[in-house]
Amino acid sequence: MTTAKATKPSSKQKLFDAALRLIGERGAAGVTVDQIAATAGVAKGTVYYNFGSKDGLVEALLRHGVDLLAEQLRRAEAVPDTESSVETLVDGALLFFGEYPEFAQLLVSEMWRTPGQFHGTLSLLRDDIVAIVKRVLQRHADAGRLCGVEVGTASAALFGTLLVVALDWQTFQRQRTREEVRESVMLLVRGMGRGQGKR
Amino acid sequence: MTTAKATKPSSKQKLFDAALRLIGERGAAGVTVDQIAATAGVAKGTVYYNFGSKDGLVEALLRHGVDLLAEQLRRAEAVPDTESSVETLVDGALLFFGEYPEFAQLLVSEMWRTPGQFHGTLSLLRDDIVAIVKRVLQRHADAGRLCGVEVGTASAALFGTLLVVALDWQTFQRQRTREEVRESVMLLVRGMGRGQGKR
Amino acid sequence: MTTAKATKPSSKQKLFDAALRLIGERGAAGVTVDQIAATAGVAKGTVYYNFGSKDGLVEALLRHGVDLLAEQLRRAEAVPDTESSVETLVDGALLFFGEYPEFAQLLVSEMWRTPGQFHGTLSLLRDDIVAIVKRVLQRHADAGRLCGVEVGTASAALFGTLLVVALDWQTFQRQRTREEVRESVMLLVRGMGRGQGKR
Amino acid sequence: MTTAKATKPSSKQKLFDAALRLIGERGAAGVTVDQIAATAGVAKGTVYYNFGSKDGLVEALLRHGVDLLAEQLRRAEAVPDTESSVETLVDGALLFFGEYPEFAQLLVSEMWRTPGQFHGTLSLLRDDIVAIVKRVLQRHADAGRLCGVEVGTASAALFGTLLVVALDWQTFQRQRTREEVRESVMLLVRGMGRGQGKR
DNA sequence: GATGAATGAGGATTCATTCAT
DNA sequence: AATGAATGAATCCTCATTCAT
Repeated sequence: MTTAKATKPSSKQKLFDAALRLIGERGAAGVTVDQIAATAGVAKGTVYYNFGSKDGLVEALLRHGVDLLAEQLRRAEAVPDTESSVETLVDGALLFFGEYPEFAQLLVSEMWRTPGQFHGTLSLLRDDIVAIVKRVLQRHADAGRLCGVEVGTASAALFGTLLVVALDWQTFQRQRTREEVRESVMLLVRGMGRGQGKR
Repeated sequence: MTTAKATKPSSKQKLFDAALRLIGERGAAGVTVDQIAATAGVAKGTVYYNFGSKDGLVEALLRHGVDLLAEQLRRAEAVPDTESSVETLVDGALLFFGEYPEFAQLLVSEMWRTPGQFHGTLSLLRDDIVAIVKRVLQRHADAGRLCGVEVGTASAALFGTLLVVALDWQTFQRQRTREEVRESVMLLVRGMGRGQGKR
Repeated sequence: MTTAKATKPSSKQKLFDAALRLIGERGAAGVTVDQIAATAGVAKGTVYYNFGSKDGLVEALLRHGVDLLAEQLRRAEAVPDTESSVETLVDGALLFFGEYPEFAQLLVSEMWRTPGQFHGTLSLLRDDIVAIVKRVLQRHADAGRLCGVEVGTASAALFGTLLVVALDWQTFQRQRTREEVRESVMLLVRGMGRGQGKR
Repeated sequence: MTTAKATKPSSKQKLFDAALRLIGERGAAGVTVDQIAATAGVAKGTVYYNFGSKDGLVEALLRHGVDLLAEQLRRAEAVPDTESSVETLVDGALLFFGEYPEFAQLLVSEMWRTPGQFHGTLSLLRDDIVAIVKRVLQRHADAGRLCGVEVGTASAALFGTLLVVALDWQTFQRQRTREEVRESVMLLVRGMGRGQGKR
């Protein structure tokens, strides 16, 4: 979401930054192209020159953001120890959402909108992410640590929970450290692994 | 969200029902007042006569929905057994979100919008809900069942997770029964109560 | 414009008072029937019950106001002395506009609107007033005091000038007394009577 | 109010011309933005692009018109002979109002609306105009030609009278020449200068 | 590669009027 | 004689998009 180097940011990059902030705050439908262009410091026409349309910008933004998130999460797959790998996954997600809270806002407000205009794009992207989570949790399951819950279900739930926990952290409880938040989530994950006695 | 009796529903009630459905599906910004009025079977002016503005309608809707949810959740407070009371709480939330999935969508897409137009209203409403959850979980904590997590934090996390789980249930896994979903969540709750050291 | 006695004012009267104030301040088009009814302390339907329409109310108001003004001005006709009669006329107009400045505002903003909705009514009413002025000025002219100006022209000009002078008095220079203002106008009137040498 | 050269008039200019005509005829509240845009031959959005709102257009129009009027009146200040300078002032006002009778209608219907939306703007503009009139009349007063009237009062009255006389001329007596009308007004001005005792 | 004036379909809002009570 | 909930045509305003420069 930011340029890697200190080179003068391109129009595309400036628009990404501006759009991410504004759309995260007010929702895709609540932001005008004028506002995005003004915040980015470019002319309105530049949006159309670079992205073709407002929706084009939003979709590019979603794709770009999910790419970054996936990249971050994939690091967990490389961790050999099963428990540590889940922890790395959780930590990576929190790291990403902590750096780009607007992206979490964008995701959460579009993710469950049944016929939303970005639903198609989002479904694919969500599947990418959940697949990564699933691969990590599968090892957890193979180690017998996921009794009674189907891996796919658990992965989807974990991703959703990560999203809202990160948002709550950024919105209502900024004073907490990432380590604390990560431990809360791990508590839940470990709960899923407990032998489930009735009551 | 529906009239209690079989009396002819008032304009306000008809508008609530219509707005809840449409706004839940497409988001507040994605629905026009014309559409809401048409769906409710009243004239557009009636929206303004009764709610003053589109935003007024949305705010009234949020308040009304949260009232219903709170009413549902408060029943858990009356349950004497601690474990059962949490179960009643979880079940009540799922019952409510299962009946009004559109409301869950509305909540999730507006709840974490930092300077959003409904953020003020929603913050208050969220506090109401979290307070109820907190009172129930407090008893859990008093019983020594909530080791290592602060009650407020746990309550917020539980509410967020309930929201997301309910949405995932309604959006991607409708075939599951409420009992199954409730058990998954209880697994997490029990996990929070598992005694365990650092890491 | 007010009830003669201390009896409880009728709905009609309350509506007259409210309408006069609001329309004088904001213009006929700038005031809603709701506002008039609310200010009058009656229900909106009462306007339609009593006057048939908003325009009906405005026209009734114009007619009523002009009647009062005409009544006031006609007193000047009864004054025997020519000079005094003009003075009485001027004083009467200022007295009336001083008491009902809103009516002056209403008149001035509708009087010269070529195809205005009240232009028909206003033309007739204006003719009534100008006719009275004319009868008074005619005596002035007969006495040789109006050299070089046609009586009709002078009457129209005098009425218009009275209107704007009264408005300026009420709007920008309330500290002046009616006597002062009257004297300024009389100065002009006497000017019209001066033998007109070139330069 | 019209372009100085034969260059293609800008959107702003076309809107000024159209708005002046329509608003003068029917009042600011009686004209729709659609009508103004259609008359100007531009799209409705162009009004909002250039003036922000309907009120913005009206205010710009008032300012622009008053500028033109002030420019016209200031020429009288340059005339050395006192009597001639007043005559030039009167003639300039009549020339302007004769060319833009709609502007006179706009002024007269908004000028004395106490809390009107344009009252702030108009007060300032009125002061500009009256100040010019005052400077011209001051010389008249210095020459002992303004006995018994305060210059400020006389200036305000003269401006108001000019307005009304011009409107009456344009509305009810178009056959009269500007010279005739100017002479009638000068008669009044000379009247103000006539030495005379009380009553 | 970028601009920004202009557009016009679409959406929020107002308000005079109606009518059942 | 009076009311006020409901209406919908009319209006103001927004904003994604286009295009000439």
